[in-house]
Amino acid sequence: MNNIRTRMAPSPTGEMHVGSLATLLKNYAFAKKNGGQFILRIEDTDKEREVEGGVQAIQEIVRRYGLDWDEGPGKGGEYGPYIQSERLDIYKREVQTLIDNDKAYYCFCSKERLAEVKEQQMASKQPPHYDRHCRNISVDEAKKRVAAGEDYVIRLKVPADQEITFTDLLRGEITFHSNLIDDQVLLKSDGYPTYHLAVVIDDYLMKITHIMRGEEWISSTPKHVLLYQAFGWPVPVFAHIPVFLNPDGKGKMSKRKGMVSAASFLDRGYLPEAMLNFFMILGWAKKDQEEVISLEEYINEFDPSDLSSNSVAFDIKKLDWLNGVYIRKLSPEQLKEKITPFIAADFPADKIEQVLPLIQERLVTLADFNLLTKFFYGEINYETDLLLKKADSKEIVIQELNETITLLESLSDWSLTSLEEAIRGLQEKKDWHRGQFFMMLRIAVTGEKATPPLFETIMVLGKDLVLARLKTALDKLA
RNA sequence: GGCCCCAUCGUCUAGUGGUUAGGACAUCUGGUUUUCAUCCAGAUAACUGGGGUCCGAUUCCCCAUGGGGUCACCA
Repeated sequence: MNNIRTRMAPSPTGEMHVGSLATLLKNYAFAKKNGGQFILRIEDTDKEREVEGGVQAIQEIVRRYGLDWDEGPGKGGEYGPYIQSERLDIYKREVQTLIDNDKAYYCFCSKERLAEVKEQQMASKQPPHYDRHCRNISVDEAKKRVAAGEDYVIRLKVPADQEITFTDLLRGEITFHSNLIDDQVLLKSDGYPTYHLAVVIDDYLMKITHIMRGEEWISSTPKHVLLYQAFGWPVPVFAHIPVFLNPDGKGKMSKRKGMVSAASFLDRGYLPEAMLNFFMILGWAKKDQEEVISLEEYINEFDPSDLSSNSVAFDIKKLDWLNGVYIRKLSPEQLKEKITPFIAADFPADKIEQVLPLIQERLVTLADFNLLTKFFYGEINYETDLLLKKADSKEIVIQELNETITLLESLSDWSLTSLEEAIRGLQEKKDWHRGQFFMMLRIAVTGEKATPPLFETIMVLGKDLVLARLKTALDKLA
């Protein structure tokens, strides 16, 4: 097999969508599996929608997810430049050969006229279509008008009455009819290429062998095939990857229904490893059905033709589960490093290392840290009634609190074993109801019904804070 | 609406011309546990419908239905 080359070609028009990153992962894995190259190319041909810092942001997010590219911005490579706005002369040169070969033509229609034509077509219930008004203007005349300073675009001369068929790795042959395809604009009036022109030229010149992109590109593919044919270039292999649906399975995953940028998931405390793993198992299954998969295993086994051709719901619950799996796998050092950016600024630094093991298996995302640990410092608040839960009388609770305070005040060794021995001993000696007593203590000490193990928690809180809170509980009952 | 794509538990999937249709997440129930979480055990739950082909279709074909995508001088 010849050298496999894949690419991802995002536009710097905003934050990268999780779907784009999932597609990027597949391109990356397929290239790596075959010892080929994964290329990152920036498609910045829409200068109106481009956002500042966009090119940089793309590179940054790919790296934050732990991935990398072999050729592209910042890396160079044999087939550069890899930023389309730096390749304008290439597109002009190539489009000229199209004009010379009667595959493309100058069009002088104004946007106003185009809008009018469309409006009329809509009114008469015709499908909107460019009416090919300029298709038969001779090249000589066109050149005169260009020289006279008229605005123009270059359009593809789509042949009539042709079946256009291409092969999709997931779906097999797909056929479109050329009569349904517009004479696509190839070169815009500002001199920039459209996506359709640039993508074909670049994929050819960069020797891309496999085009894996979102399913939303299927209906554009016949235009690209036409272009390859017009240039006389071989058509690469296509694999159109199903889009992500909203978690409820309805509609393409969109900003309206939540955060969809690849960065936002990391910012909300999902681990890159968990995200990548999640992308792997959406629409694909490992041969042995295992769902916790390392990048290395994925690269070994992934093949685009095994991809499901269904659109898939972005199941946050499953992502949450995977994230928990990856968090639990972390060593204490790794956890501390990864969670530090999420820890509230006023959290007592000296307690972090003691607290982490208490909450590690309780974290769904790294950002849960503050919610799970807020009672380790600062004020706690709870309903007094909670102290009386399951208790026979208020007096018993008061007695329990008093005796616990006395016990802890005299406790010289504030270690886990000492605390457990003492408190458990007291409960057994007095024959207090276990569940009631420990829950009451938990509420008094943390203000929460669900916490890490009680003795560990008491130990980490420290003697002063624990005694103060027990006394506060007593006051609340008085 | 035109064109294109898709169709197995709620979700993501495995799978076969004859299977008790398997797994994971979610849900529910038990067990462990002073709570929660983890962990362990178990349960509920699917081949969209109708026609064919065939001795036999979830599997192959057609149609319907449903879902999705796309119809720019945006990518």
